[in-house]
Amino acid sequence: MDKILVIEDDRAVQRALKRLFESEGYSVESSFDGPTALEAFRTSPPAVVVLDLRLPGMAGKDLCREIKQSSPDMPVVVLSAAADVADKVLLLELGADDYVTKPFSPRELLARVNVAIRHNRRTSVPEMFCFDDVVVDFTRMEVTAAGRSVACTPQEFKILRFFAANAERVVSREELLNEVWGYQAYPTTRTVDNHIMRLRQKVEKNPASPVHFRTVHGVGYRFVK
Amino acid sequence: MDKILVIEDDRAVQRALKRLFESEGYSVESSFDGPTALEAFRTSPPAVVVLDLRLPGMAGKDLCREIKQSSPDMPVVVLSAAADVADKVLLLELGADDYVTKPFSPRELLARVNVAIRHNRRTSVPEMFCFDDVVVDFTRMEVTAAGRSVACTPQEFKILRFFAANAERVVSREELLNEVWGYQAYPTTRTVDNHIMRLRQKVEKNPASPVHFRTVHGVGYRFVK
DNA sequence: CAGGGTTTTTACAAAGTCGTGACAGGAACC
DNA sequence: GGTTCCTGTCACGACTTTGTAAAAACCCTG
Repeated sequence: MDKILVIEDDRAVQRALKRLFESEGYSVESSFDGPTALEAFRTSPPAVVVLDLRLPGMAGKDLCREIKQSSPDMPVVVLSAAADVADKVLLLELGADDYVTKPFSPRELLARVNVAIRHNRRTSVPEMFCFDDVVVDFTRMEVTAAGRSVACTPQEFKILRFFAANAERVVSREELLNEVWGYQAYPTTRTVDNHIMRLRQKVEKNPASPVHFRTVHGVGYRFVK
Repeated sequence: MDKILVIEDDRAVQRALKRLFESEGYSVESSFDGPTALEAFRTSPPAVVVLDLRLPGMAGKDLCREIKQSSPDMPVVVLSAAADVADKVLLLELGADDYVTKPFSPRELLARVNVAIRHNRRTSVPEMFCFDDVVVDFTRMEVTAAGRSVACTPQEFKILRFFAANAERVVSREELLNEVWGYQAYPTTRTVDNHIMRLRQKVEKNPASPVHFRTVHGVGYRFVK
């Protein structure tokens, strides 16, 4: 899943944050000072940065500015003592997206990080997708085939969404695993087959000889409208 | 896209706000004092006004009143120091729609501006909401199901209002927490389930197999009329 | 500061979803 | 035609998510 870059000099807090985020399925990269953080930031950009403003030498603020300057779309959530953000100008000027004052509740921090990540991800995805006599409504999470409603699981919706964006093209099982399941989880390729099978049985007129979810022997699958 | 009129005398804050809003796709018009603001406001009305109450010469409050008097439907979001809004009566008097106090998170300001715009766009915020044999009256805070009156709590009304505005769409528990519970409080997702359950028992004909408050396994809930 | 109502937390059972291995049937290749 | 690899399918167990009830915390109001 997504990676969080945590920049925090206090080892105890660092550990606690790592545990917190990992328990939610994020991967965590930790930095204890500015230079290391920038290095880590550049070599493998995270989905979000969690930054303690009180790094030694007042580096926190500069770091935030620097990050925001080099990649303005990177969401930054700031940890700070109440006194540090007394001035409303500060956070705005730093370009931080959100902040949590210490002492903070783990759940609140999590919620804000989640919001920051999801917000950034808003891409223009069409909410409707049709082929043959099948209608997929992503906002309602509803699928109808030949007029009849078909129950689909979240995973199946992800697959449908992926194929909607990659119709006609041949995609390998590995690519599907990467894009639909994510880089973190690596189930076997058999898993992919199973899900394809279920989709076929749900939306193909004749699941035995599929028209839309075609199999490309030795390579993967190809979705055609 | 929508235009935001920012009225703020501090140049640094002004710049930061401009960057913030423009990064979200809004266009920004800046004013540094009352007269200029009114001029700009009249020649090309924005979708929302963001107003710093602490303009020089106590002009902020007058400005707010003036704007609200000439166009009552124009949403106004006020920036202020905590001390200025010690009594919320003042804000009501001014007619401001929402306010953000001093050390505010950029994202929170954004969220409130978004809400202000969206809220205004639903021209007739329906004071009545009906589905099936259920009638929800938001002004009188009364709910009747199948003719019989049903007692609902404030929280339940908030949830009903949210679903009224977001019918048919699948919403995650997290979205519900953000929109209904607000930006600050972060209860667990189990809390959401409990409230949904109570609503089901109050208005669903058969709470065991709900028709209106449907659960979307692995995602959240979906309200359908 | 006591009481009642509301909201949140906790705990556990129930339901749904997903991943996996086994195996059979095909496809490709020689 | 035979061998080998690849794919479709099934059933099962592990795991996650949800429904529900009960208790605890909270918050007004008087």
